[in-house]
Amino acid sequence: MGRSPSFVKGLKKGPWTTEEDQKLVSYIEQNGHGSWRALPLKAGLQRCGKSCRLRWTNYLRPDIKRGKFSMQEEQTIIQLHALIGNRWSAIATHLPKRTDNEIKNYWNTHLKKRLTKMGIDPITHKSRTAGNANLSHMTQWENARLEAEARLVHGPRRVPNFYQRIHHGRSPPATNNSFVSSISPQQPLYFDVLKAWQGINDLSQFMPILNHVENVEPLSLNDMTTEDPTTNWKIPKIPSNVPETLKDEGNQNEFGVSNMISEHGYLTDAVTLTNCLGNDARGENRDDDFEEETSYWSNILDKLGNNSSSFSSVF
DNA sequence: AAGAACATCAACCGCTCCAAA
DNA sequence: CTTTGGAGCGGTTGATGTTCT
Repeated sequence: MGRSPSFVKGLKKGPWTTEEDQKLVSYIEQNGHGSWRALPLKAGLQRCGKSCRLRWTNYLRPDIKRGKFSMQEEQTIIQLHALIGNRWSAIATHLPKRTDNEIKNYWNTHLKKRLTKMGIDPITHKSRTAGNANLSHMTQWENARLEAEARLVHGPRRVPNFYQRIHHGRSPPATNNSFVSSISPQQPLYFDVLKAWQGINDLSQFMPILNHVENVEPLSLNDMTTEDPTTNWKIPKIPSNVPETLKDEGNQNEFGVSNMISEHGYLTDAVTLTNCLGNDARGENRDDDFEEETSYWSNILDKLGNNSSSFSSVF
């Protein structure tokens, strides 16, 4: 419901001059951006706040990489687009130093055309010639990995996560009723991951990962799971000795994910779960080591056994 | 050489979400 | 609970550059 810039009269539009850029950069470097709306006046710019924000985030920010996209970056864009569609900001979080705008432009001007040329529908990512419903250019493990990562990034667009719903009174607490239904009355958030989790027989395989949480004593199987009375599912549980600091809503855990622990003692958000199952918990950069990546995720999917199919079933 | 057609991408617009009042 | 305004998102536009005829 923000006020449209079109209502703001007398402000400059169009391409930015070097002088304007300098004013904006210099102001933000000294003061931070603060309120974007108030910024133009303080910085001496005849622009609306929105224009300033856009100029900064898409062009002037120091941590922006410009220029040609690498093959790895292209591959990531294509694969994530196959999974989550035109959610450029979510895709951008997987491409360090690239902006959503740049990725969107690159998709529209290069990748979309290239896929079309290759006989792949750029919307569905299905082969126009193969006649089957598979993502022909994605291996199964890669599919599962990216699905998990895609949700790790944002989850369903503009749907508050479980933790937020609890904290803002938008979801009933997981007390008497099914834990599962409490996760998302509206839609089956992350169910596949929970199912996959349920299928892990030997949770000790993952203890080194879960024990990565700072100051948490090594976990036993009983410490890690509890049973939902309604579904009889084994579900992951936060051990009693998790430090209070990690339960803080605003606190980021070892995995770089906040809002991970519900008030009811469960690991209820698949973002958390996904992290526990892999990637960030390894504490290393995942972008570069393709071979290790393959074997890592194959291993994870092997451990998930028959339930691994559920990883890709709910989308 | 000149104009048309096409490609690129920075910037804008309109919309939604969400926190705060 | 409703209203308001800030912020962010994706779609689109249009100025500019490049290639083609």
